[in-house]
Amino acid sequence: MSQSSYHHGNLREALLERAVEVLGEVGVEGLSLRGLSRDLGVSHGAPARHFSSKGELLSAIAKEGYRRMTAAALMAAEGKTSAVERLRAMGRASVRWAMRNRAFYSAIMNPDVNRYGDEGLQASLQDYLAVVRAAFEAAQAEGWKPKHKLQALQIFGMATTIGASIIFSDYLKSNLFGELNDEKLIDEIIDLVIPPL
Amino acid sequence: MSQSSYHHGNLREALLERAVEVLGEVGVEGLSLRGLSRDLGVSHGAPARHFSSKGELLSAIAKEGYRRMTAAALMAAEGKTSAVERLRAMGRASVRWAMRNRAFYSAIMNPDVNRYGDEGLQASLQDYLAVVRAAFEAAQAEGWKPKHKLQALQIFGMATTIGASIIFSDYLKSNLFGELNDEKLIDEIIDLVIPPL
DNA sequence: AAAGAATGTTGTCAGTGACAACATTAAAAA
DNA sequence: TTTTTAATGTTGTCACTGACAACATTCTTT
Repeated sequence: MSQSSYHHGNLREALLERAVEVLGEVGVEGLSLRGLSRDLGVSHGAPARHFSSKGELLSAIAKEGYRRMTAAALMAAEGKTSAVERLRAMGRASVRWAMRNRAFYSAIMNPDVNRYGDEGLQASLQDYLAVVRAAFEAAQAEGWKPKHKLQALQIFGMATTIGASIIFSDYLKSNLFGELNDEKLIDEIIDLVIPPL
Repeated sequence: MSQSSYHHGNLREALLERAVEVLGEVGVEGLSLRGLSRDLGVSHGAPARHFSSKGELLSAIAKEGYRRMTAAALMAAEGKTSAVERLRAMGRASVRWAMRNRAFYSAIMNPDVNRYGDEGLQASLQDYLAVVRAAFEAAQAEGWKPKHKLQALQIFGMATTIGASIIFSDYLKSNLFGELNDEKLIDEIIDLVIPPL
C-alpha cells in the first residue's frame, strides 16, 4: 500500500476505476490496456500482473457490475410491504441502475466478455439470478400470474428488464421512439410486466 | 463482374458474406478486415475500397440484418387473421430470427457500431420500427391493452423481444436458467406480452 | 481508341495485446 | 535482523490490426 515511485501500490483498483471511466466515454472497443497504463502513469506491461488480458479486465468489471446491480435491486426492495411491490421495485431499480451505469452495463452485456468464463463472474451472475429468482417466486406465490411457469415468468421479466435497459441507455435508439420521458415510461413498462396490486 | 486475377469482381458481397460467417464464429472482436482479406485471397488494402473502416462494415451488416429481420417479421404475419395474431407472430419470428442469425444480431446490438451513424443504417432501423409500430397500433386498436399508451406498449414489447433474443441466443446464459426448451418458452413469453385472443 | 473512374496491390505507420526477461520492492521466513 | 521469496513494475519484442498513401490494373464511358 506504500507508494514508492516503482510500485504503484493500488494498481488493480486504479485500473478498474479508470477503465470504468473510459468505458463510459468510448465503449469497449475504445478501451485499451496500454491507454489505461498511460493514464495511470505506469508502464504498458504493468496491468498484466492484475489482468492477463483485456477480457479479464472486462470480466472483472462485469463481475463488480453484477454485485452493484444486485445491491441496487435489493436496496430498492427494502421497506416494500408485499412481494409484488418488491419485485416491481427491483425491476425499476435494475433499469435505472443500467441507465446510470452504462460503463458497467456495457461490460455485463458484451458477449465477447463472457466467453472468458471467469469463475468469479459466473458466481456473481448466479448470485444475481438467485436474488431475482427468489423475488419472482415470492411474487407469484402472492398471486401474480399463478398459471404460468416460474421459469417463463422469470425469463419474461428479465428479458423485459434487459431490453428496456438497452433501449433506455442508448441515446440513439431512444430518439427513434420520439421524445422519451424515461421515468414515467419505465414505470408504465413495469406496470405492464407486473400489474400493481 | 468478370474475374480477372486482379479484380475480384464481387468483393463487396464476398466480404459481407464472409464477415457474417466470421461474426458467427468469433464475434465482433474477432473480426478483422485483414483476416477477411486473407480468407478471400485478396490484398489487405482491398476492403478499404468498399468499407473504409471496420465500423462501416459492421454497419452494413447491421443494416442488412434489419432488412432481413423486418422481412422475417412481415412474412410471419402473413396469413394471420387478426392484428393481435399478427403481432404475436412477429414477436415470435423476431426472437427466432435473432437466435438463428446471431452474426447479424451481434452487429445490430453492438453499441460501438451505431456510433458510426450510417445514414442507411438509420433508415433501415426506421423502416423496421415503422413496421413494428404499425403492428402494435393495429393490435391495440383491436383491443389489446387499450388503456396504455402506444409508445409504452411498443417499448414494452420490443424490450421483451430484445431481451429474449439476447437470453436465448447466448448459450452460456441459457444454461444459467436451467435447461431451456426454447420454442415452448418463447411461445409462453409471447403469451405473457400479448395474450392470445 | 483514349480518358477517366473503379477497383486492387504494395508499402508503411502507429496502436494494441501478449509474452518473456529483468528490476525493484514488499512480505515472509530464518 | 537478515535472508529468501513472492508480488509487482519495467523494458523489450513480436505479430496483428486499422488506416492511409502511392501506385497498378482493369472496366466504363466518352
